[in-house]
Amino acid sequence: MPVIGRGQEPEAGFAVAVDLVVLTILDGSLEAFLVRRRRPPFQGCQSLPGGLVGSQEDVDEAAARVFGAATDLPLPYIEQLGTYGAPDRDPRLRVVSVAYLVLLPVGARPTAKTAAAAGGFFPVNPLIASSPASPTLAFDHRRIIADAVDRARSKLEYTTLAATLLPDEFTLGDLRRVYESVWGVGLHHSNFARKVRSVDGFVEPTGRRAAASGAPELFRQGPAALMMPALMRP
Amino acid sequence: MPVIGRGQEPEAGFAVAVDLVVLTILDGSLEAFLVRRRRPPFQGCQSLPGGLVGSQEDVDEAAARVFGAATDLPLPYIEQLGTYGAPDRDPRLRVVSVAYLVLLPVGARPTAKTAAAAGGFFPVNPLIASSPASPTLAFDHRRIIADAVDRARSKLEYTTLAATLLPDEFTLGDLRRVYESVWGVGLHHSNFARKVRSVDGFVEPTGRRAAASGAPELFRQGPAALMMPALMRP
DNA sequence: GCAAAAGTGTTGAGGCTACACCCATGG
DNA sequence: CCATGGGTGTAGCCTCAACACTTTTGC
Repeated sequence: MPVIGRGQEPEAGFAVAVDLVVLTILDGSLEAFLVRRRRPPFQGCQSLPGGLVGSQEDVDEAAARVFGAATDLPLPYIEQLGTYGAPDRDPRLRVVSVAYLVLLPVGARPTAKTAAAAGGFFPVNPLIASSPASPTLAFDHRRIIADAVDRARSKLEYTTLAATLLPDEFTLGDLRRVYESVWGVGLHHSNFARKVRSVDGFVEPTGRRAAASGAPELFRQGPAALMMPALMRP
Repeated sequence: MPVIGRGQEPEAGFAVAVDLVVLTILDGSLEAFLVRRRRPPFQGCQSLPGGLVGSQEDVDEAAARVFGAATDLPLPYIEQLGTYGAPDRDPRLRVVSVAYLVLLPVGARPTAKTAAAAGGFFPVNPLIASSPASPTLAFDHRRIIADAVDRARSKLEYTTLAATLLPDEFTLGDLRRVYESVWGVGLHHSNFARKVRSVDGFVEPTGRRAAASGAPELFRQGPAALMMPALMRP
């Protein structure tokens, strides 16, 4: 906390913003929600949805508010990712931005509302590819997205977070495809299902099946948050 | 990033601070470095060393600067922990604080310098104990310390960070005592040494020994940063 | 001589990989 | 009928936990 020197009053010259990395899975590809900037700086570039924190607003609550304003969806999962505070990251004024990772269930597309209409989902791999001139992202948002994807990839290993990327009911094949999409690898269907079933509280059976008698079983998310031991990434 | 409305200029009414959770091991106990506040608010309370971010200063660099000012030691390891932004966490003005986790090698005590003289190391367990009126910590620093200890405990599982809590040369017994101190458990000496030796690049032998011919072998930190598979916490 | 700590060996349990195989569905 | 995807069985490998045992240091 501020160690304020003798007689010195703290200066309050910063703006604080939140930026959301909203990830979901579309057709087997991990995608991020981006909006297009309508004014300088970086006019016309894509950027993360974000907004300034109100002067009497909690930073975490500001993130939830921005999500609601941008997507008109219920907030399924959010966690703080990190804070980006290079002095020149916004050419206008000093902005310190707190980034958040949001995971959206598949199929939960934002309907037409204010900011949602101006945005869309884009595959993350071209966005975070280092070399080519991929669609230019505003500010330091390429690094923020890369950090978010790293976080999501490793969190799938030791948490049950993959289920939050699915609707309420899903098959073990759906869950496996989430892992395959996020990690970009193929997994053995049988060993994967065995592992998931063996983790206490990861998924619980609904008793119903996807189609008829012999069709894949439907599960819902269980109460467990952590997997111990973790799922191994190939 | 700031989605600035029509004609609306962003307001810059925040102060941004950095707070450091400096952890080290003293006599087998995990301890945090605290200073005593000399002025209100929370006058006389203990608090994390911290300071305000300069108007042209990178936030991460501010953390390094504050560490140097508080302890006159080289900075061995630092990582961002999280950002704490409740609107009323500082009664004077709106301060958003970015917390950092710093790990200090054992024996690296700050010598007499400015802020170091006003501070000292305190065992973390009483500090983060929920119930009793432990030495009152300023602001939300008890939660920050608890988050830092959680982070340190889990990072020891899958990284080679424990070695940064030791001097340049150490025995596998020293390393095991680091784990035992941070985790608060006992570990099998033989199985632990086997595991550590088997992780490629965790430690590398110096060729020397602690005392004479049959004494414990001395190691230094290796190049690996991650352990895969992880060390299991009992 | 004795306690403490480091190193070595071994055994059994459990998890994971990689298969092969069966079953049901849906074209 | 066959292709697809879900579910089961099993053999081999690796890791870890829990021992016992030896050696050396330092008192």
